[in-house]
Amino acid sequence: MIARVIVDVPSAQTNRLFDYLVPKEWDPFLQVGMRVIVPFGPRTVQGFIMEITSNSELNKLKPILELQDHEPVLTEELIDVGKWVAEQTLCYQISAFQVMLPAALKTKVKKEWTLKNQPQSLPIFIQTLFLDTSVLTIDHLKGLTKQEKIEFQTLILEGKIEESYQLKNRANKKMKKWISLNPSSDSLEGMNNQIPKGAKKQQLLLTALMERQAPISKEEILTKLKFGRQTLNALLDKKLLIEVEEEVYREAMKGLTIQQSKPLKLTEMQGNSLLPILEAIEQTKHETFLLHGVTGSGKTEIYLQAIAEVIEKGKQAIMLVPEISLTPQMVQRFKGRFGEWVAVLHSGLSVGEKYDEWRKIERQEVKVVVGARSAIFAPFNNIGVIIIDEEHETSYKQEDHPKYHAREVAKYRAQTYQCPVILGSATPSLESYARAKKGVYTLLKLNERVKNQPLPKVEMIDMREELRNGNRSMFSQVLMEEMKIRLQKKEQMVLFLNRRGHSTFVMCRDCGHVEMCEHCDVSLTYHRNQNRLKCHYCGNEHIMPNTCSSCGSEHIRFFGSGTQKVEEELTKVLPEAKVIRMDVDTTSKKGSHQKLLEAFERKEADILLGTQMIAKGLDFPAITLVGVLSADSMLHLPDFRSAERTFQLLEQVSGRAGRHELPGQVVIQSYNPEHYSNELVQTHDYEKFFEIEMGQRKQVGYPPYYFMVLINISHSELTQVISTSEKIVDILKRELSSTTIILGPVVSPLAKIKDRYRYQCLIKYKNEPKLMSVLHTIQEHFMNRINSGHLQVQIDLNPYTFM
DNA sequence: AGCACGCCGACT
DNA sequence: GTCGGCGTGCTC
Repeated sequence: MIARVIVDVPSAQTNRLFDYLVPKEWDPFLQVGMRVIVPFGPRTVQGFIMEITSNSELNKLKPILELQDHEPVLTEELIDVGKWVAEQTLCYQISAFQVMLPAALKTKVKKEWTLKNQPQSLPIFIQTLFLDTSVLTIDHLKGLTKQEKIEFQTLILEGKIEESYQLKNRANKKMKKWISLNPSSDSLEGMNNQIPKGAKKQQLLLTALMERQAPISKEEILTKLKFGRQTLNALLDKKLLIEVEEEVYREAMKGLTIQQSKPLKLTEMQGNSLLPILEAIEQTKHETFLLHGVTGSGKTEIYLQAIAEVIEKGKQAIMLVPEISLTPQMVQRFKGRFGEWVAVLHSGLSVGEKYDEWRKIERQEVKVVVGARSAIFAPFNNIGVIIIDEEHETSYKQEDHPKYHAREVAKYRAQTYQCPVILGSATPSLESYARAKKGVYTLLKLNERVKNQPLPKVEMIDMREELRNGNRSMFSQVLMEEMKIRLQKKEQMVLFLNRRGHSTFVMCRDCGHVEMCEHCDVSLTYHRNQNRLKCHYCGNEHIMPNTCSSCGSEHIRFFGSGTQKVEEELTKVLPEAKVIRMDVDTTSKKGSHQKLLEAFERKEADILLGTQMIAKGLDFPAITLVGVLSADSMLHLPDFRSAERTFQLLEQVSGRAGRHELPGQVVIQSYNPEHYSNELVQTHDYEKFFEIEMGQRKQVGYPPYYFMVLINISHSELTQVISTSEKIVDILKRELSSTTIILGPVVSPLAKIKDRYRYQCLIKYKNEPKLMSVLHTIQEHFMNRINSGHLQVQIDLNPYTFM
């Protein structure tokens, strides 16, 4: 029997199957999708079995060293998905499989060497190596000369040194030990006879267990019943008791208080939206729905009831939410409704916890998985619905390889299972809304909030006007007034700022010089608590200089303001206000996110100040004011989606206010209040925004009117980058059709990162049957480390970042 | 990716 | 004449 294996070596040349001999004794167990350890050249690596055959074209095959699973970790369906992802995103197959599985399943193989005989007869350098250890690792061999390495290899061949390998897993199953009576022993008297007369403790423990008549955990015996370890071991040694190990799951989201919830009565509008979804579930029909519902319109309840129907039918559901809104609040809603049938997957979990949640899914012990992007690969085998909440979120597209979009994977899997996909958002992406209008997706609308609360009133403040009136602070007069009123009335408010840290960059007021990173073409960011300047791209850092590095002037200043600075400012102007700050810096510790929100919920603070992460999913009744400090920070990025993102973000933030009895108000400060994305937030007019923005996209030929591909070329030498970029553009122009637009090559907006120069070119097309094959050719041709291997060509289909 | 092989410059 | 630089090629 021969297994065809894909090995864990991510490179162009190894992106194919390798044949291995299967040791006879494994023949009955071996299945496609299992993990194996195989010899690969001089190394030992992990791999996945892709095919099982009986013959190979090669005649000298190496055998598989180890079989790692009893059951395949990749189902046939997921293997198919993986191949599709690799094909669509131009990544290596192994990378596609790797992203589908929890990190805990990845094994690194370490070689080890031990002595077979007495060391006396061996060369001195070997004896030195074994002086303070009996096991050598690769680190010990680093210092050897070429000649010594050859000698070392010879000794291995001669059998004087033994070579072995050790498998390093990232995490393992957590086991719990259970103690019970040995069923093969007979009566109590018989057993008591085996215990020495004086051993009172052993007697007691045995009697206790007999009375209990059920297994007890080892932990409980030791801590609760307060028996000593030696008492227990004595009984185990006599085989009167037996020990059984059982896999236990680490408790993800421990300490959550779950409140049971029942399905709510739907409004007429909600009912009308749910109906076609239920029909699709009923008919096992693949259909993509776009659920467009204003903030607070009760989309989640629709998801919950659709999932309930799916579970009723004995099927499973995948629910994706953006990482940022995967809050305890969100998880509670699902656990409250579906209890133990919910698994949660998100980046906050440890490797072990993630593995445990994944195992529950793999064993089909749960019916629902709630998770961020990668949860789309949940190993369910009978999916009944896939839901993507906040569909417009760009975090559904993975930025590094494989550059997949969860929405596309969802549609692909849903096709296989013939089940519906629900995309939900208050501000759908233009792509999705356009498709819904064309009838590719089924559009479902929720125009009203559940309890008929009005959408919050939005006031747009022109900050230029404020400046003219002599207000140089970061709070406009209106916002100050409103904040003071809330403080008096003991209502809560949210202040939103789209930046972290203290300030964005450092500039000299005399010569205008901005402190830049010497490896990357970006300005350095000031971090106040360490008084350092950091590069957010390469991590390089310096101590904050006292004088300008260009002209020596002492007049250097920080520009732009981050959450930290706003907080300082707040304590000055509103000293009585209690503020909770939430940004990357204050929430980096595990669970701190939850703690801060709970504190805010308990009304321990008046103001919640934060970045992106507070824009979504928060639902606190007492919030009546939302302030957006600078609405324009995103508007001027070199990205055709900047208007769309601004509108989406402002609309989401506004949605945090007045979700319950108290009416909500929103104050947005802007230097560009007349821009349509700012203006239309005031009336919450998505339709109008869609129309205007579509007009813009049509005019300049951007998605959804065109599809795009971004090719990024980088190299440490500028001349190489330019010549390669030109070659690539030549190929594209020659091979692709005349209606396709090829822009560039041009310098990337980030011209240099980590000492590598970067160029890019952009393909815009409507219909290009040859696209994938041309891109594959380019990938293969230029990734084969021509030009001394320093060349990198990255291809991004449907890109979301252009830096 | 790694690791070995192999062909050229700078040293004992 | 040897050591080691890294360009090239292979891994079932």
